[in-house]
Amino acid sequence: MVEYGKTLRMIRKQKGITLKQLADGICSVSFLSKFERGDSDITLSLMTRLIEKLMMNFDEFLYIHHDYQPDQLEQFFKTASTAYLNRDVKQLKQLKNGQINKWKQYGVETYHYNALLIEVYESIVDKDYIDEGVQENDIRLLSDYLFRVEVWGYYELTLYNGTLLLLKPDMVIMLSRTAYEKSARFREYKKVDDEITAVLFNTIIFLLGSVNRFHEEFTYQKEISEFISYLETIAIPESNLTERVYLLQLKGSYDIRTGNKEEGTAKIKQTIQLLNDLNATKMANNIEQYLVQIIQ
Amino acid sequence: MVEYGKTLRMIRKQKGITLKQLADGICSVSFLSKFERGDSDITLSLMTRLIEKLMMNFDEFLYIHHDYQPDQLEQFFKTASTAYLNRDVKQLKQLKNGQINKWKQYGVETYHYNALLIEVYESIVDKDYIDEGVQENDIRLLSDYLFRVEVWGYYELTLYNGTLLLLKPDMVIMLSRTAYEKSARFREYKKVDDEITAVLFNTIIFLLGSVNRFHEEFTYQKEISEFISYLETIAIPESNLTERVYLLQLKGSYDIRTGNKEEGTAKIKQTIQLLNDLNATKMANNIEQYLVQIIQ
DNA sequence: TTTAAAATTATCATATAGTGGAATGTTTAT
DNA sequence: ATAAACATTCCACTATATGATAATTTTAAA
Repeated sequence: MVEYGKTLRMIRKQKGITLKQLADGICSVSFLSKFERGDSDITLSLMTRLIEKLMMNFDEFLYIHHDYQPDQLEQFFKTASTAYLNRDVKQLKQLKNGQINKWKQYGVETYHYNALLIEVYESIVDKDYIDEGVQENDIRLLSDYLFRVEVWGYYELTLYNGTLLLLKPDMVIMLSRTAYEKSARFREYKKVDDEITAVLFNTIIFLLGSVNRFHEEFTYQKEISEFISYLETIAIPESNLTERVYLLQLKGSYDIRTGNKEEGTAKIKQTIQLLNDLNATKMANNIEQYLVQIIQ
Repeated sequence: MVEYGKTLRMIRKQKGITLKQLADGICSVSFLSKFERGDSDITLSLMTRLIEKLMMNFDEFLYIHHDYQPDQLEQFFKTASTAYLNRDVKQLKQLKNGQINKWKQYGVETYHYNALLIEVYESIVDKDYIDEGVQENDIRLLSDYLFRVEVWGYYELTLYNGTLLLLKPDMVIMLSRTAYEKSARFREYKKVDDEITAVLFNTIIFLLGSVNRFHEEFTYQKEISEFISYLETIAIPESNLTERVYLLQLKGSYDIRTGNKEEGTAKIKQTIQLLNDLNATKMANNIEQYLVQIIQ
């Protein structure tokens, strides 16, 4: 049993509410007291109503309870991507083993997918990584799962964002479309919506760098326009300028990629100008380097 | 009892996990089945672990459970501010009465504060509003509460953002400082951090429009710089361009307000240019109108 | 300090959350 | 079509969440 009651008591006291006032209409005073002291667990239904009456929500409550740390899932993705960015191979291996152990213990496949995500990171970062191709088989398992799920939530989107790099372009096109469609109901939920946007951006960037196997030349124009149109029409409200700046940059890259070098360069230079105007110098420099690279 | 179990079952099935796999290490299979069918409530501790194993968090789970609607608190603030923006006096009155009834029923003061928030909206929107000054007394109650609370969370910040307009400038300065300091631990929590940023912006805008009672002239330069510095140094990472654009605009207004008309106008014009470059025409137009107004 | 009122805790009774295992239903393979 | 393997439900039982009431502690006023 976890002693959530103590956190509840702290919050209640802060707001100057008595046991009686809080319990009224929800549960008995004596029980609330017992729960707050850590002498009893509590039913989900009761807890929901108590939290509502305290003008809170579960997320914030648990965030405080865990000493101002995000929930476990978010922390997992965060730790993994931090280790990746720091090229911390040891940490990555450790994380992976943790997930694999859980997978073996419970047989729950999602732990397997998590391990796979980390393996992708590993294969990029680790020089000594023995390239068994990040198991074709595993990748099929993962994409099968993503195709099967009917609603994509935070987990699926974030997982996909992390593993997309390892897939074949045609697979990415299909999956990203699926992701976009099957996460529609979350469009009002900021945390998930941000992941949807990220999927679209990652897809476009990935396709810009891909070459069609059969034609040996750049032929994803149609698809890239498709995903750009998703971004333009739905995912980016006027108030989300950061995404709009990125989009401008991507459009520029697209122009260059499709032979329209002049116009593309102009767009990217405009992006850099915008960022410098807002003192976002790091971002501006990154894009400048990118421009030099892509022009060759 | 609320039948959360049915939602859980749906999610579990989606992920292709069996009762046994999910229950393993957490609770018995038979109980999980019972819970999922809606035949039993569940303990908070168990539910937490089940949700974690499903790679979810409470917020997202409840969002789905409530048919893809946000939690009650968020919905309250949203409904209120929508009614305000639509100048829907009837809706506002209705909302207010709901909160007042709860206040009377339980004696919990937070309901009272909520009612007060709506009254502020009402007093602005409603032509027939009888100005009893939105009770001095009530306002004191509210600010007393805000001073008293040791940690400002989503509720306090959002409440303050809505009522700030009715306070005296000196009060706003003190409270905004308090808000900034006492919400420090939430800086990594996006939803709350967004509210912190909003408080700082609202404070600056409010002070730009205020005149010191004693000097009968504009004398909040020092304070405005203080809040701008909060925004610059901590609250706005490079990637948050929208806030940076707003900030540029505010700095322009500040320049104009302090007599530096030329430089200020230049900054605001730059803001408008940036927004137009990104096709954010509505925002650009709004600021243009604002510029015309302020220059007089 | 004294005292009354309010807020919290302790005690015990009972409703219900949660377990183990047998029975039933469902899928898969031969 | 049938058995075998697996997933879920049913039932009897135990542990514990929750309520009613009394006892204690805290707060506030005189």
